[in-house]
Amino acid sequence: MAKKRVTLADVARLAGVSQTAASFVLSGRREDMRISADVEARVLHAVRVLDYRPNAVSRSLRTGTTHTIGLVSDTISTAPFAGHLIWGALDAAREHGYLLFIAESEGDPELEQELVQAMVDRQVDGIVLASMYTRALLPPKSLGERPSILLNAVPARPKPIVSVVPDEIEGGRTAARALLEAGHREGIGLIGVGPGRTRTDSLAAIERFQGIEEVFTAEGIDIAAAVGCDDWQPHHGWEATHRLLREVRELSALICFNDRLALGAYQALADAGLRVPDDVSVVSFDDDIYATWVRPPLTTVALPHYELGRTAVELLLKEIRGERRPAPGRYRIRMPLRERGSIRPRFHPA
Amino acid sequence: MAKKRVTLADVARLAGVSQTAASFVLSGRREDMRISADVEARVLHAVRVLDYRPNAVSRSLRTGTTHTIGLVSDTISTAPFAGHLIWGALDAAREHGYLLFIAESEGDPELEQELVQAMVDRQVDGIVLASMYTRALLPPKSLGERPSILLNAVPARPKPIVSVVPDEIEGGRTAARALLEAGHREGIGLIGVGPGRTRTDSLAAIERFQGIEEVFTAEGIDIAAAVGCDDWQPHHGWEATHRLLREVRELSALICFNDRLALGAYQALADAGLRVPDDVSVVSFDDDIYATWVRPPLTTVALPHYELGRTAVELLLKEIRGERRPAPGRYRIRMPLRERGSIRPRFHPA
DNA sequence: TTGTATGCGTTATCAT
DNA sequence: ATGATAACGCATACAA
Repeated sequence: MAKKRVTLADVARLAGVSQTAASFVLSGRREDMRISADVEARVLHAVRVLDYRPNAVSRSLRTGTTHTIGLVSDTISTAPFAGHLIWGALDAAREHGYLLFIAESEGDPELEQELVQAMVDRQVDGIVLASMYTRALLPPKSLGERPSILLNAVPARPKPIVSVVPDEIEGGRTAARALLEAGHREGIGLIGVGPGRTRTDSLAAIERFQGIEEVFTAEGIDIAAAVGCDDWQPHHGWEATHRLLREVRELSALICFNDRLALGAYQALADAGLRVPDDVSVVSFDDDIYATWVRPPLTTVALPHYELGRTAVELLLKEIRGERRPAPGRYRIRMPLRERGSIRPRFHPA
Repeated sequence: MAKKRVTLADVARLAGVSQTAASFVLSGRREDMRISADVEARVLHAVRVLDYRPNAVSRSLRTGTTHTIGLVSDTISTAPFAGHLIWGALDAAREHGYLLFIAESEGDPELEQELVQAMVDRQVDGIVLASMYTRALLPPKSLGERPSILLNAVPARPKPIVSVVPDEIEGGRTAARALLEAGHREGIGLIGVGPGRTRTDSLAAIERFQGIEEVFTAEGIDIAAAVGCDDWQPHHGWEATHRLLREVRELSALICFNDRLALGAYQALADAGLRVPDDVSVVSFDDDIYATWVRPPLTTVALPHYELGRTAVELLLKEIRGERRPAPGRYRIRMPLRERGSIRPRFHPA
């Protein structure tokens, strides 16, 4: 348990060489330094015998680099898909030999600042500031002290920083096109965004709507009705759908602004004796895990969480290494359509 | 951007005192060392002026402690509730001024060993080895080099190590009692564990069953039928329930071994024209997020993820600090019953 | 009460 | 080709 630490000096001693020689062998630079093959072998042998592992802390103090990245997020617990964001970041980091400090600010700016500071104190090479739902935020000032990047967020005030976000506008277009290609041109309803209640801090709401509207307008299609929601939980979807049903005589298709709303919508449609997709087609956003569990399985425009996390870390690493530093601005990640069973083709008489 | 690092020496210089004095002031030990109030004030002032922050790497090299804990888990991405495990761990760590390295082994023992090693190299003060579903595992050998703890897992071979696990046996009892107290004594079915197919690597399966059986046996109640499942996803629950319905004439209550199975069971019961809870009561395990979304909301025995994570870190910190080192063995965390709407009281004629 | 000197484990410079 | 030696930033035993 209290095993004595073995240091480079121990290795050198056992190998009968200078510590310098041992160091060079281990950093693989024996070519430059013209270390004899014999010495190299003795060092390598000693390393194996002693089971030597370099002390990264000491190395960091000397080199000024920790091979460590800090990731602080507002929430990682309540979002079921949050794991995939982290996963992508973790994978990318590991592939480059980096480890991740992870922390959660719970949306508290003060705590966020504190956590970023704790990471900076530990000399992380860079920082990822992440949000679980896409939004604008004010980066804490400590961010400036290290290379850093915004993940699933954009700076509230213009700043020369890299942001990685889902391409929500194109995602909106994708949802609209999915309906269009199935022949839906009338009786299209929206729930999640509409007159009155709209979550204005959510970029997703704004940009998804923008994409949807753009496609429909270009085709001369009118949205039959749209109902906003205070929040995007299943019961909001249920209420909104019931309201929608009162406004629209012949609902043919329904765009839900996320899968949770869609879950409530499924229920409300069933209440009204409407079948999905035979009577009403449904398309949604996010690709939450339960999208495959409901019946029929939900066709949805996926939030590319894994890719977001991975891309953020890769861009950050580029900046850290100084090779081809990425230009500040938004990097938009494509939102793929997951075609499942909730859209039914609808043919019109010629 | 390339701001020059400010060191303790800078602070001492500006304050016009020795580095030692500055150091003592900052470690708050000026009482012991009888540093003058004047010196203290000058140091504190210099710290503020220079915006000095101690270099944790350097401090670690000197003190041998990093205030850092490593958490490596087999999966954190595919389990929707995984976040809560992490959350509890994160909270406990932060409260004590520790930061967490987090990594994911994807169930690959080689990678797991590698990640643990990477953390040990960085001189973490302790390691949490976590699993997302409760199981037995072989701790990688590098674990022995640091204080460490198993989270949601137990050692496959007896080892003097602390394990934090849900109290699945008591959880099983809780589920059984919930049914009992609602008056269910006949027509009780089980899905998830049964003759033939059972996931034997899952402690949850074994212990939940053990608890259930214990309670029913004590009451002289026979389980009407049990159907095992290869895995515990919704469609397995759907199939199992259909099979069960063929075996049992009058199904009165159904115990599902997790919420996903229950989801499938809901569907299958609906297919058979059975209503929950009017015709069949359902009780389940885990308390996944969607347990509140289904109709009726699911009564379920919760997996205490937050508490698990928090407890693991707290015990580990006790060990690290050497104060009252926790005894090796299993620490069982209570699984609370979340009473919702899927159990209906059933009254028997006296 | 305050200052000087040393060591933590590496890396890297400079003579040899 | 190899071996002293300094330096990274901090904490602390010891001297003053």
